[in-house]
Amino acid sequence: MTQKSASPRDRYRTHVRAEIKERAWAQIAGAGASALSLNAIAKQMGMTGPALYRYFAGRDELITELVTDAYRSLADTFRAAAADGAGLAELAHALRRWALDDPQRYFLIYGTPVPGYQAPDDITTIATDIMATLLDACAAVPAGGAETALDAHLAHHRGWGGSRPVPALRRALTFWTRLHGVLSLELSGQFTGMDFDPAQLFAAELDNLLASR
Amino acid sequence: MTQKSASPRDRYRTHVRAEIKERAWAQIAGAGASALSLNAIAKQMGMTGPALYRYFAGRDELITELVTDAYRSLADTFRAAAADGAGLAELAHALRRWALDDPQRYFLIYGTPVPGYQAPDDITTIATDIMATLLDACAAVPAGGAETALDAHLAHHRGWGGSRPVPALRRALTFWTRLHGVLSLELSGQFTGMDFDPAQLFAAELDNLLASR
DNA sequence: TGTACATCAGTGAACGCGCGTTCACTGATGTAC
DNA sequence: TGTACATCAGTGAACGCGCGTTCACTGATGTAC
Repeated sequence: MTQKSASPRDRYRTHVRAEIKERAWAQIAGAGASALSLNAIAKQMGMTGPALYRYFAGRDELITELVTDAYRSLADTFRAAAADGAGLAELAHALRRWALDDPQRYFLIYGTPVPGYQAPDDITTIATDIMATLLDACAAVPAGGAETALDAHLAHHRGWGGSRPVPALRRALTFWTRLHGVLSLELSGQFTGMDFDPAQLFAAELDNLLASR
Repeated sequence: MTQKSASPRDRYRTHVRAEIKERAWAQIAGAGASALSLNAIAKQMGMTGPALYRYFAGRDELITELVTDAYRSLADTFRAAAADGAGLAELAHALRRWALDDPQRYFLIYGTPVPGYQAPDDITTIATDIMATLLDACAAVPAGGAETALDAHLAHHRGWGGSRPVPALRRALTFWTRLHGVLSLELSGQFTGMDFDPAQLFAAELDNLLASR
């Protein structure tokens, strides 16, 4: 180790990088990820376009980093919610809060895929982390009820989920798909015009999940 | 009526319009809706860019028409599935087939929204049609079980759904969100790496829906 | 059946735009002696 | 403390690209008499 880092220059660098990302997020929130423009960000910051290449190798690297940050943020949120020894209900509400906090960030992870885009390895790793937190929370609840057809199928296709019991796998999947179903339709405005409260629908789905084994 | 239409020129016109749309769909399937380019389509057809303005007022009109067609296609599919007197199960399978047939078309309707985009009125109308078909199928099944908290909420917020019984509303919503949850995660490749069969998960959710009142 | 005219599909040039990215450079900030 | 040098943030010009869109036009196809 030649240096203890945190020189003034380093701090400045870190700061500018952070500001670039902030503006990038603002742009995404405003017009979606495909509208992200390096030149526009630079202009906002009172710089010229090429200056950003001191901080990111290019547009692709910026986007990849934003996606990674999004995943990491959700993973942290999940871990924090689970760490309190709290259960599935807290996980669900944490997810909802996180999603409503920045819908486009949610869609950056769970939204319409760009055909042909392959996520880098570290993202896959973080995604697995998120799933693991969910799986653990599910495994903490004792299973009950008869074995379902899906259980039988999962028993033979468990390359994921580690050594956790099959009902935990099934419940985690169900948790995920059901909450995503409500959330994504809500965030994309599909309920607009129907005057019920999406939160009530979300709560109903959650209750249903908690009641079933 | 001055004319019986279907002159040779009219037929040619219709044909070219159709080909433009076809190529547009191919482009969307390949790289998402934001990648749609008039010039590229023209080039593929051996024409120059401006020629397309004989057929569409511009890029926006083309996209709007594609979106409208997507909605109409789903509405037709739904209506056809329901017309046979068949129930929710057939509706579900029709939806799944329609979605798998062209994932980007599904996402054009239910995917990540473009912030600030407001759908034209006729689209809203068709969306209501789709919902009506689903609602009718739900209303055809007699309700059972106790009134839920969601029922109570819906009873006070029923600007949509016409005069159908509240449990039908609840079941239609649940049908929609749950199947969308599985479908959208499957289509966006989120299950990749977990080696179970998404069709089994879909079937399990459907069974669950059919079993519950 | 033939001629005069109208319709309209498609061209090619042009406009203006913003994009990502490269490159040689200036000038300020930091480091080493 | 002062001088010589290295680092590196940011500039400005430039490249090449593809985009949507307009406009005046050519030439083929259809219609009317």
